[in-house]
Amino acid sequence: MLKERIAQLIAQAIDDALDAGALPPFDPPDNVPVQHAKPKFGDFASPVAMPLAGVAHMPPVKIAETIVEHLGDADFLAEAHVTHPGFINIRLDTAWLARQVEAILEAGDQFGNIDLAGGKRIQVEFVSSNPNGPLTIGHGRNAAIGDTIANVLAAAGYDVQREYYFNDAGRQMNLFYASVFARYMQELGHADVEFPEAGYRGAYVVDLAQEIIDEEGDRFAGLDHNRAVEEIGAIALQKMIDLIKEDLVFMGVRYDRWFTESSVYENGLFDQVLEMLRDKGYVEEKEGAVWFTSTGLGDDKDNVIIRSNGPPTYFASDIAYHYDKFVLRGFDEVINVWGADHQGHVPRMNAVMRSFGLDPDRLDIIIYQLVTLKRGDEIVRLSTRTGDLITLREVIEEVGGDVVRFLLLQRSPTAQMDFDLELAKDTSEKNPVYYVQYAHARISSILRYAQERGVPLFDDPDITLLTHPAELDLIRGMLRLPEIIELVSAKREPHHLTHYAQELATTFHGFYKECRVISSEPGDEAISQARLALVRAAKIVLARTLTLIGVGTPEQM
RNA sequence: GCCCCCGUAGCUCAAGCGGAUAGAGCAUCGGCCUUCUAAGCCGACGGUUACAGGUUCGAAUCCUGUCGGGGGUACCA
Repeated sequence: MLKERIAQLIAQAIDDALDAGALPPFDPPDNVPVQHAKPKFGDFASPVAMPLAGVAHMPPVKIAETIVEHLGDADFLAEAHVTHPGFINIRLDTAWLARQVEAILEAGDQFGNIDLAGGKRIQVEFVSSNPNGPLTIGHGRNAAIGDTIANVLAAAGYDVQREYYFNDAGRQMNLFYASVFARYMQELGHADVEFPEAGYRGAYVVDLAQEIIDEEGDRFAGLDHNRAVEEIGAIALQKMIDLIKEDLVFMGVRYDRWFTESSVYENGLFDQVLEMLRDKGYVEEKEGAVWFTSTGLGDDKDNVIIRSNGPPTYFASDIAYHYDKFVLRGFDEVINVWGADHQGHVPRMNAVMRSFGLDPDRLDIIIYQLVTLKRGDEIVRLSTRTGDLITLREVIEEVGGDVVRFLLLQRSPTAQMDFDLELAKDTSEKNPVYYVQYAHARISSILRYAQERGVPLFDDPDITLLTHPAELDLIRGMLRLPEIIELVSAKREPHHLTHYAQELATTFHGFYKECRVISSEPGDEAISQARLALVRAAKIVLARTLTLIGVGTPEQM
């Protein structure tokens, strides 16, 4: 990557200057900071000299100048100069820049790939909502973050697996089943059937009950209550799983594996892991319950694994599940994408990792802040358990899948965000996602136009004709994609990608305004050919970016 | 009470390891279509980075405190 090459060049210059005695002896910095510079300063800048002023007992400008004097040659380097208070500014060689178009065309849809991980196996587990209701906008944010991170990690050289964990066991599910059964009976006219306290009151439960009546009739009404709840529950569960899988298709998300919580109880894994923890001394019985003694493992409290009245907690299966991920399946690293309402769960998962004798850093839990769905000033409540909710699918149908996905990815995971339906629909016309897609469509249009006009495509256009500032800016922009992929991979913050997409689109629109590609002027054939190559490269980079974000790459709008 | 995230332009939000004059979009106002898509381009307006201290050559960024918003703190998930 370009930035790294510049950092290396400067690091080498510091070493050489030290060897030559041009700088007083000091330990060279471990890594040389290099940043993009404002255009008036050049392409890149490094403030490396400034913190050295103290150790070298020299003014930073003087240090920077000495470093520049010892800077070696590089094909990309045109000029390096020092500005106050001690920045080293680097300007790229424009002919080198122009030649990068060929490199992009050659890489094709692989452009942007980097090798950050050398094929390390990583799992991204995301959404994993309980199968007791449709997905909401909050799950949408989870899906967008998880899927895009998975896309980017794959581009960064990880072997990525996407997984969904269905919490199909436990108390909440039983409550859900009982709620469906109650609605089922009520819909059949048994008004006297009691609805569970704190049951699932959403209208979709009534629809679900009605659907079961349509398909199965009233045959559960005569059964023993527990058996009826169990049988209806099984049907309801399957329907909810199917519903969620469909919702995810609407979001454009694809999974490699669906994992069920119930499986760790059925195949004995839970018992096995519990036994192992008992042997290691991390399990204790007190107050009639079975506890995980995480206090000794960095957590500030112990946690119940098996309740005093018998059933295991959600945490119990999570222990077994993570054992499965790390020990049985051997992932090098696992990412869990969780809403802020699960943040309290993080310390105990770290304790679980330690209890397995594993480095907690191998488990990266991304906590994203909650989404408030709004319609204008009105807040739309999203509780699955109590009342009305607007589903993710309804939001997608209302404002469009690409819009939902892009908007959800525009904010950093740490930012609380409002999703205003009115605004999302209102601004649909000039939505940022359309702005970016429009750039892609414009390129497609140029290429179509060239074809219709019978413009031949040269195999070997003279790419060095690309010297216009707008042309070079476009190339500079395209070369940033690998950096963005590195940034998103390292920080697990996908919003950098949507911001980059907008910037690249802006740069393209600027180029489009400034530079005519298919020229009818005689003598313009050569520049037209060079620009056609540039435009084809831009299409590759825009398409790659949009695909990583998970939105469409339209040929026309 | 304690723990986590956040507070930046009228609104929604950016700002890679602490770096140069804090940036976009929307909104408002003013320009630009005889040629590849005007869903576009150019310009203007807009800031005590919640507040008060501190560390540093340098702070939106790090530390302490105050205020405000969200989340957690269950034998819920």
